[in-house]
Amino acid sequence: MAVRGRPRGFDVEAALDRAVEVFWRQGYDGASLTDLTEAMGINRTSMYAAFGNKEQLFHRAVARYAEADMAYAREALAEPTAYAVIQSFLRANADALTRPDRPSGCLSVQGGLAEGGDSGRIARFLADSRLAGEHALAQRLARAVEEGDLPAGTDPHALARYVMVVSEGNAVHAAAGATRAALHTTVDIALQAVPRPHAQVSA
Amino acid sequence: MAVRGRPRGFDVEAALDRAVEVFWRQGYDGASLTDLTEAMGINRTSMYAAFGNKEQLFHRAVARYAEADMAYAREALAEPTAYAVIQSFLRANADALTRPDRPSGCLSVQGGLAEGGDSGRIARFLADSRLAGEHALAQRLARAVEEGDLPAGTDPHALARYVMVVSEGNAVHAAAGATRAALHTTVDIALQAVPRPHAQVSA
DNA sequence: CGACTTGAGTACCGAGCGGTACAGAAATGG
DNA sequence: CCATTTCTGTACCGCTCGGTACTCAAGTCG
Repeated sequence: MAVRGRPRGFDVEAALDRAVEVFWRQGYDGASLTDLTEAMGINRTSMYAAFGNKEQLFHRAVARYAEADMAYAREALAEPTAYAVIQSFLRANADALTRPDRPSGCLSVQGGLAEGGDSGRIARFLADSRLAGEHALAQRLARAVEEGDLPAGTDPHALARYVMVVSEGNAVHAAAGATRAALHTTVDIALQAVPRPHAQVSA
Repeated sequence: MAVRGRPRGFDVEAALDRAVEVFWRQGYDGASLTDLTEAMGINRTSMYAAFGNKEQLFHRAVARYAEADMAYAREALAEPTAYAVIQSFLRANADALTRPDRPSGCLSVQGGLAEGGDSGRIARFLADSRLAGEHALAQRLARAVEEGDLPAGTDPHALARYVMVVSEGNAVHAAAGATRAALHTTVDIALQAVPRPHAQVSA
């Protein structure tokens, strides 16, 4: 049975982790195959054999990023109250955006915002993956409204979008070199806008 | 006296406006000289004669953008109260990010977030220009604190940063195709976090 | 041991990049 | 008129891009 042919000489997951860092720091367009393969420690051809092409490598890298570097988002959704979910998410996000051992900011934001040479395929892909996170949060908040954990009449989609906006704005700031403390100060203020169950805010 | 030599065959400002759109939509790296000069309706050489090189053209384009497309920001600073300043800024910003006759989003965000082939010079330049706006807002808010227009103890820099974070997050959303209404809904929520003079919020 | 299968390495492809040399065109100054 | 100055247009530069053809190395099968 075993593997036929010459065995692969490198660890795919480890190589992917290196690729994540390069895409994260330099963006999709800014990361050349030479940059990527040098960081991954493998040959150009090996990369094509293992991942297909640059775009597929990027998809794999984003998936890996979502799984490893954004695990905090899934954990936040498990918090008992809507406020705790949002607070946990924004706090962990601020930390993740400023980890000293990782590039500043967020791969799914600085990976590519504008249409590059690919007519926006990369930007659209990243936008969709961010939107998926927003929807997941909105569903969690909708449950909170049902449970009376958020004031009746609260729009869970709007609140989820607001939370993502704060997260993405912080990502832009982090990419520009803002400190972790600065991001948390912003979260302090942003949390003031989150409705609490006992304080009916709407008109 | 008059102009010596052959007169220029195109309007520099008009050409610059076209360049702004291309950079805005495609980002700095994604906008090729061919894309730019075709949109500007001029020859490659004419562009070099008039602007120097691609990077200098970009600087001119950003300056033009700040002057024309971000005029609302300066106008917002003239509002009488801190709350009115912030509200005016965020409302006009949401509109500007979704103008039907212009690219979605904000040039100074999607122009370049990650380091491209230029080791981050473009990203740093844009970050600095965004920071300049943040400082201007912070100064205006500092005045508001002195005037009792914001609660004593309010950190004007932190509040300015929060406002810019919302603005930049909305820019990311707009670039991803969010509607104008969605952006305004986010502003509705974001404004809840802005302290008012009569409502002391801090502990 | 070969026959076969698969990864690794080199060397290269056409295309597009930013930038420029050079010749010609259109104006002013004498 | 011609010399000078400046802009325009073509045609090209060297370089890097993403991607690949081809050869060799390293394994499993029989």
